[in-house]
Amino acid sequence: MLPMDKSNPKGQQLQEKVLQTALLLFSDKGYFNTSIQDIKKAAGVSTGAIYHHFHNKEHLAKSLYDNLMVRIEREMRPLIMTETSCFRRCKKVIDYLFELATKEPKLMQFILLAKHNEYLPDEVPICSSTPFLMMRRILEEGMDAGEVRDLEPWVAATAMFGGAIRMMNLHLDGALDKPLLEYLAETVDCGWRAVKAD
Amino acid sequence: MLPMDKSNPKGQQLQEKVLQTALLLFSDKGYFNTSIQDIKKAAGVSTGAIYHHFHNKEHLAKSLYDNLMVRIEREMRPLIMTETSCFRRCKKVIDYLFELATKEPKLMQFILLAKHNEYLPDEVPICSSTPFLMMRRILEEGMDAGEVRDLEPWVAATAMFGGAIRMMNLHLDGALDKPLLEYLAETVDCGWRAVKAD
DNA sequence: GTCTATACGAGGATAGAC
DNA sequence: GTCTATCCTCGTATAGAC
Repeated sequence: MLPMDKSNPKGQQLQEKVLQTALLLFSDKGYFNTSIQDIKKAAGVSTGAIYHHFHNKEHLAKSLYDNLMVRIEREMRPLIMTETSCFRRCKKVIDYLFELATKEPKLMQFILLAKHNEYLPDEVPICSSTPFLMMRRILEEGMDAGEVRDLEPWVAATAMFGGAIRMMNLHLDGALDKPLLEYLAETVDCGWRAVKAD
Repeated sequence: MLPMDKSNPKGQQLQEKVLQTALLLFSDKGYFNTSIQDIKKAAGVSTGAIYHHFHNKEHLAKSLYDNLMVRIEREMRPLIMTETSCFRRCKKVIDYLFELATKEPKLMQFILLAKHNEYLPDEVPICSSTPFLMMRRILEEGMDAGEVRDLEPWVAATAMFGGAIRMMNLHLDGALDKPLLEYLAETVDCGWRAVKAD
């Protein structure tokens, strides 16, 4: 669940280390192929410490997931707020996602490719998480402003961002031969053509 | 692996039953949350029979995966062959996928949402599987024919089909309040606008 | 708070009868 | 080919010392 004692610097450092390691291993091998033993060894801490801070494996995963989602949300929000046009908001978001997928592929892999509901039963599906709802919201506001043609909100959102998301999948699967960022401009352009008012 | 004795009708029937059950349970609970016990009980067969036909759990999953991919490929190919224009090919494919996701959601869930490489280590990533390569091929031919503007092939493919794929994800996650097929026309239109030559 | 040692159960896989 | 019974490993989680 949540870190227990934020005032203890040593404990917090240990938690940080465990979370980092967990992200690495979960992304590489998957949740179920990663044992507490693995995390313990890779992080250089003891079983007891892990269970003390995270209660059990599921809570550890949830803690990691929540941390990452909160971070992405916190970083995405100002990008959107500082722009006024729908197009520029969309562009900013895809810029951000591509950069994140490039600089922290493990993080993006965990977020995008993980079937969280397999081990986090009461987690909302990823598509209903705040970042995805924010994307939909951007498009709805674009429709209100007349920048985007009249579409079902979900269709508009997936048309604008679906290509970008799949490009990140391809990147993470190693299917692309050039760096992801080289596809950025075309990807944004395609998404926008799909939804822009004519 | 592959079914062992195709000549035995009883054995084939059992295999079919096991595969059906496995698809159901893997889609619902995930591979790792489904034990051989679960499959055995739900399919009404014995442990021995399962291991006799599929060798082990991993091979069972691989057998299932291969079966489904071959089927999709076999059903997609004629749809493409009978059309000549790129647009109509794309439309046919998305029509087909949406219908499949509607009629056989478990199947689509297994194909789209499963992280196959977590339990099928030497399987190619889903994006490199034949159906996905076929989609890319359609767009490349569309470019050659001048129907599609000049784009990176992967960008074109994800722009055309990425929205549709995400709509299926939303559908499978229960995020849509209308039947998937009601979003079909808009989805195809958006994808095409993204890539069509102007 | 952190460690080691250990209990405990689950589930994959096998043996051997029919 | 199919069944039941059983083995055995592995991994989660706990107990209890420091």
